[in-house]
Amino acid sequence: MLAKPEDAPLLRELFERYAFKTWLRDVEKKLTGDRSDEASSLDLAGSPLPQEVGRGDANLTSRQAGAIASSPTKTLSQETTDIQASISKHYECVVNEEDLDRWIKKIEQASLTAVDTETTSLDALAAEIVGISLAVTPGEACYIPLAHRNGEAQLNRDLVLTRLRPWLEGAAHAKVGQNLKYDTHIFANYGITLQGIAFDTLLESYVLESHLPHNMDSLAERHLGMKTIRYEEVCGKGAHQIGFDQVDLQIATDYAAEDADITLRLHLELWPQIQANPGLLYVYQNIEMPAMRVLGIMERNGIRIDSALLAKQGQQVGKRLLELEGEIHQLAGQPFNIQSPKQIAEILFGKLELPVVKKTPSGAPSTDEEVLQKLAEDYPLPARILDYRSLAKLMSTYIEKLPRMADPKTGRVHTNFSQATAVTGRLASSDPNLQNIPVRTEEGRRIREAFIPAEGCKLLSADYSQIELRIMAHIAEDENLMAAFAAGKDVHQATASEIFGIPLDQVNSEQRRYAKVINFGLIYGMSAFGLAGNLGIERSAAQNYIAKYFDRYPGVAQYMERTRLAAREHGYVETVFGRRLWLPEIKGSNGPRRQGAERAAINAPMQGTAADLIKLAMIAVEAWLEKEQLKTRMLLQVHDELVFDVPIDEIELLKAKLPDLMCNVAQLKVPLLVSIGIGDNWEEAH
DNA sequence: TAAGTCACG
DNA sequence: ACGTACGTGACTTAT
Repeated sequence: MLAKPEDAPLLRELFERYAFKTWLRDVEKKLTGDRSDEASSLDLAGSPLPQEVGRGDANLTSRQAGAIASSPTKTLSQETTDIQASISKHYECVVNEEDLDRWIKKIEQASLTAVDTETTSLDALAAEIVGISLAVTPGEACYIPLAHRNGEAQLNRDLVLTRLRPWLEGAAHAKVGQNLKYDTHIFANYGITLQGIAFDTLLESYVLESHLPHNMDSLAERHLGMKTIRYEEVCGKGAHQIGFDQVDLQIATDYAAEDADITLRLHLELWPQIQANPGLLYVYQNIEMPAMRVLGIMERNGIRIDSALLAKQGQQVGKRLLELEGEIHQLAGQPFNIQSPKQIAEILFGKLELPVVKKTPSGAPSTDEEVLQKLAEDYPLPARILDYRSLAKLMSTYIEKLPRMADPKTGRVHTNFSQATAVTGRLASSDPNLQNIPVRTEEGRRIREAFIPAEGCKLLSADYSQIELRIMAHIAEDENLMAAFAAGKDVHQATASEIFGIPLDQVNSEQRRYAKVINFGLIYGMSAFGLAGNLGIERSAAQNYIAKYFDRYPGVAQYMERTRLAAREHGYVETVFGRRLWLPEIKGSNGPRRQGAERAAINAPMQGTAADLIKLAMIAVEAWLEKEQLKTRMLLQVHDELVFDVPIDEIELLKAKLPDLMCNVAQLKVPLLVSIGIGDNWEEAH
C-alpha cells in the first residue's frame, strides 16, 4: 500500500551489517556471568563502585548504588537492569597521546561506539567543544578533555580532532549517541562531518514511548535502573552555574564518560524493543533516523531576516502601543499595567463592574480574547485592550526578538527543530519558534514580510492541502469522503452540501463556514458542547449537525468508535505508518482525563500520520536536491508546509517536481494535493 | 516557577 | 454530575 521511500543505502548497510545479535549474546553472557554476584552487588549501597576515575567521589557512587538497592519490586527486566547497574565501571580520562592512540584503535575495531560531546552551550551552532566521550563496551568509557580552563594538562584540541577526524567521518564506523543532531552540529562547527550515525537513543526512546521524558537521567532510571550524575550536580544551576569547561577533569570524566556508557547501554536495551515491532522499526529507520539529518541541515541553513523592516515596523507599532495605552488608561479612569490579566480583571470586573463571562482554571475571572470579544459588544474598553494585547504580542515575540536572534554576519535566524518533543510525531520549533509566525491577521502577516530569500533566490512555500482530512478519509475508509477528495471537491463545501442537504452549488459562505468548523472539530474529537461553543449555537443544534454528519459519513463515525475501543484495549493508537502514541489515562477512573485521552486518541492518528508524511517528504526532497546537486535549500517545516530558498533558475524545476515528490511519498486511498507559492518574502509566497 | 494569554498548524 | 476540540512555544506578571 505504501510506496516506501528510498532506503538510505548507508543506513541499511549498517543495520544489516551490525545486526548485533552476536554481540548482544556476548553482552548477555557477561550480564549472566555477573548474575551470580547480584546479591553482593546489591549490597554495595554505601560503598563506592569500582571506578578508575572518580574514586574519590564516594557521594555520587554511593547514591547510585543506593538507588539500586532501594529499587521496589523487581520485574525480569528490572533484574536485568540491576545487573546492568552492577557492571563494574572503568572510566578513563585521556590526557596523553598514548591513551588516545589506544582508544582510537579501540573505536576503529569496535562494531559500535557511543559518542558524546561536552560543550559550552546548548545553542548547537554557537557552542564550542569542551570534550569528547566514547564507549565501546558497557561499563568502559573514556573522556577526552579538549578545552577545560583550569590549567590541568590535556591534549591539544586541534590535534585530537585531527586524529579523530578519519574515524568521525568514517561511514563504516557505526556510532550511537543521544541526540546526535546536536553533536553533528558541534563537529560541523570544526569542519568535521560526522558520519556512520547508526542509532540515536533519543529517537529510540521517542519512537517507543513518545509520551515519556527522553533525557538521559530519566532514561537511565527507567530502562537501566541506574541513577546518573545530573548536569546540575556538576555545574550547578541558575546564576551560579559554571560552564563545563570550568569543571575539574576528574568530575568531568565521571559525568561525561558516564553519558557515553549509559548511551551504549540504553541502546542495547531499546534497540531490540524497536526491532521486535515492524511498525516502530519502520518509523525509526525510515522516518526518524533519516529525518534527523535533514533537520540538522535545515537548522544550519537558517532563514534570512529583514531586520531593517522589523525595525521600521517596531517604530510604528511602538507608537500605536503608546496611543492605545493612553486611551485605555483614559477609559479605565486610572493608569494600570495592561499586560497584567489580574489588573485588567480588577478594572473590568471590579471597578467597572462588567459581567464575568468565564473563569480561568484557577477560578479567577478570565480576560482572554473570547471574553474581551464578548464584552466588546457592549463596552469600549475591552476592544482597546484586545488591540493592545495583539500588538504587544507582535512587538515582544517577533518584532523585537527576531532581529536579536539573527546571526549578525549572515542576517539569518536558525531555529531548533526538536524531534522528540511532540507526542504525536510532529516537530516542535524553538529558540526562536518559527512555526508560529503570525498569519491570521493583517497586522500579523506583516511580520512575514521580514522573512526574505537569500540573494539571488525566491522563497518558495509548498503546503499540503487539507492533509488531516484526507488522512481521516483514508483511515476511516469512508466512501463518501473518499469520493469527495477523489473528485477534487472543496471538502468544506461538500460537507456543507451533505449536512444541509442541498446541492453543492447552492452552498453559501455561512454554510461552508459551519461545515469547516465541523470538519476541524472532527479532527479534534469534539463533543456537541464544544461544537456549540465554537459556532455559538445551542448544544442540541450542534448535536443535530453531528448526527447529520455521521449519517452522511458513516465510515467516519465508525472510525471514531473503533479508535476509542482500540485505544482502550491496547492503551495506544497508531499512525498509518505504525507510529504509536500511548495513552496511559485511557483506562483511568478520572472521567475528564479519560475523555481527554479519548480525544487525543482520535486526533493522534491523523495528526501523527500527517507528521509521518511530511517527514517522509522532507527526506525524499532533500535526497533529490542532493542527487541533482541543486542549490535550492530547505529552510522550514510548519507541520503541513515546507519553505525553501530557491535560486531563480531552479524555480521552474521546483514548481514542477516538488508537488510530485511530496504527494507520492505514500499512496493513500485519497490523492494528496500540494500547492506552491513563490515570492520575495514569506507573506508573498504563502 | 506557575498562571494566563496568544502565536501557529 | 462533570468538563467539554488536538498538538506546540514564548512572553509577561506575580509569587
